[in-house]
Amino acid sequence: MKVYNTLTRQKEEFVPMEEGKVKMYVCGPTVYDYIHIGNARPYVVFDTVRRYLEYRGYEVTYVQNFTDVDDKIINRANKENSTMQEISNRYIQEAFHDADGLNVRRATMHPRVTEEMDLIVQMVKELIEKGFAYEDHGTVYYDTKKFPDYGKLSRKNLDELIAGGSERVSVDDAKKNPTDFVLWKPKKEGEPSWPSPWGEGRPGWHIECSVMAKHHLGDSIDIHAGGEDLVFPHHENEIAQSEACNGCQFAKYWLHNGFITVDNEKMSKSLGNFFTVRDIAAQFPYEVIRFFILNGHYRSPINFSRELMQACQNGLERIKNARKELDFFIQNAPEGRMTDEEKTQTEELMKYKEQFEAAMDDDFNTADAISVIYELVRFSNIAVKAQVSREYALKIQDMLDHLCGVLGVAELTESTISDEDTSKIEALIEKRTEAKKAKDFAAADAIRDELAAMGITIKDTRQGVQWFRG
RNA sequence: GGCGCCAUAGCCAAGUGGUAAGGCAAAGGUCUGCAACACCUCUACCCCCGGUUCAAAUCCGGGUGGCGCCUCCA
Repeated sequence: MKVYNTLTRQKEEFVPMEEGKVKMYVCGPTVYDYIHIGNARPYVVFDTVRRYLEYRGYEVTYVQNFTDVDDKIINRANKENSTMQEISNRYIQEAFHDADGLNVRRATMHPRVTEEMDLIVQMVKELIEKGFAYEDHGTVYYDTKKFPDYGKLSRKNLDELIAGGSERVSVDDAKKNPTDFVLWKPKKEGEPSWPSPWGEGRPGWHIECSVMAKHHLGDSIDIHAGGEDLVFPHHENEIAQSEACNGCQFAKYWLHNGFITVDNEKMSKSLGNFFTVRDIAAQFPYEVIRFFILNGHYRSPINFSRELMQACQNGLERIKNARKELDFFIQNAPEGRMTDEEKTQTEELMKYKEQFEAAMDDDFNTADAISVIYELVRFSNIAVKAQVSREYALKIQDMLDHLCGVLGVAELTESTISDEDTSKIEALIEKRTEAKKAKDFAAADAIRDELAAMGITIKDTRQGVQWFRG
């Protein structure tokens, strides 16, 4: 299994530190608003990475944080005459709502910054003691000159950063070097704060992740992931903090997802061209959003558009139709063993599994993996049409189940239709069948329309009339 | 200015040396009472120019176009 490691800029064979176990940390959102589609990408992508690792037999400990201390949250709270805690609690709940909709499984742990304050203070203290940080009037800075490897992830060096004429590099006279960054900042009037040896204050952004990763996963982790815009400075700074403090490699593999763009421009809060997941979910089912995200390779940019979403919805529908049809076929098929011919064809079925795994083994190539599912879908449709044996159909169903399950797409939901409605629907279908027999097509079509109005789709098959919601 | 990524059909998208997967859309056909679903058929001088090679979408050089990071961001 190969993964692309940003640290080495190469695909590498994946070998976890401890056999059979994977420790994984994914940077989570700052919770001051609904998550947008750009936030949804790492959610879905790394959830899929996790699912595949588990499919491959690894025991995965997956940590994704919530940043619940931040200027943006404070601003929002002030604007709404609320508190930081109230705002972050609200949007954490909303983020879970969206994540659930996107079929993103809960992480093993979802730590919050506010719950880690003691450990944050502790790590800052340690960095000062070890000579990697210094304090000035209640602000603690990380001394980037003290960490020789600074820039190894983003392939930047300090001189270039300084000479590059970046507007923000030198703002603060108290910094020893323009590239130094804040670990702890003093309290401002009216803002939440926590006690520390340097006075009341709150942590800088980067230190949080170093602390939460260490607390929940240990000094060294296998995979650290996030959006590619986090490579610099966030992840670079995390490495500087963690490796200086812990004295060992922080993360073995660094995975970064590409952006979602709109009109070929990065979608971002500052550009104001972003869509929240909630907005999109009002027009397309959540599962289409997930499918859309997995339709390309996770490192490539995806240009978001309504047309593309529609195309994805149609494609997903194709897969789901095949699954429904196969299920219906199996439910109504007589007991039957595989024929000899089918037994030889089982090998062909295994080929899909192998192709799927080869695609996913190659740096989680979900686009390729989905194309294998489409091929399996055609295989299944043909099998149903050919009225294969039940035993054989079950084998196809099992395969489809597994492959779709790894990606978390095209999963069939349990019918929520009551028994009362079910008998009503079946009565109508019976009436329609009678009408068709009597060649009263007008009546038959009227019943079909009536069912459609109830949200029921019907399909005429050789085994009778199949119906389902949606 | 520094660093980096990308360019494959109307659209999306795999493919990193052996002669272009898959999906959406469009078109024709089969099935159907008509539909829907499904199945079959059909759609590519791989951005341009050079080079290496028996062989290049793929490797090298040079263009052109687009994007990202360097500043809060997924």
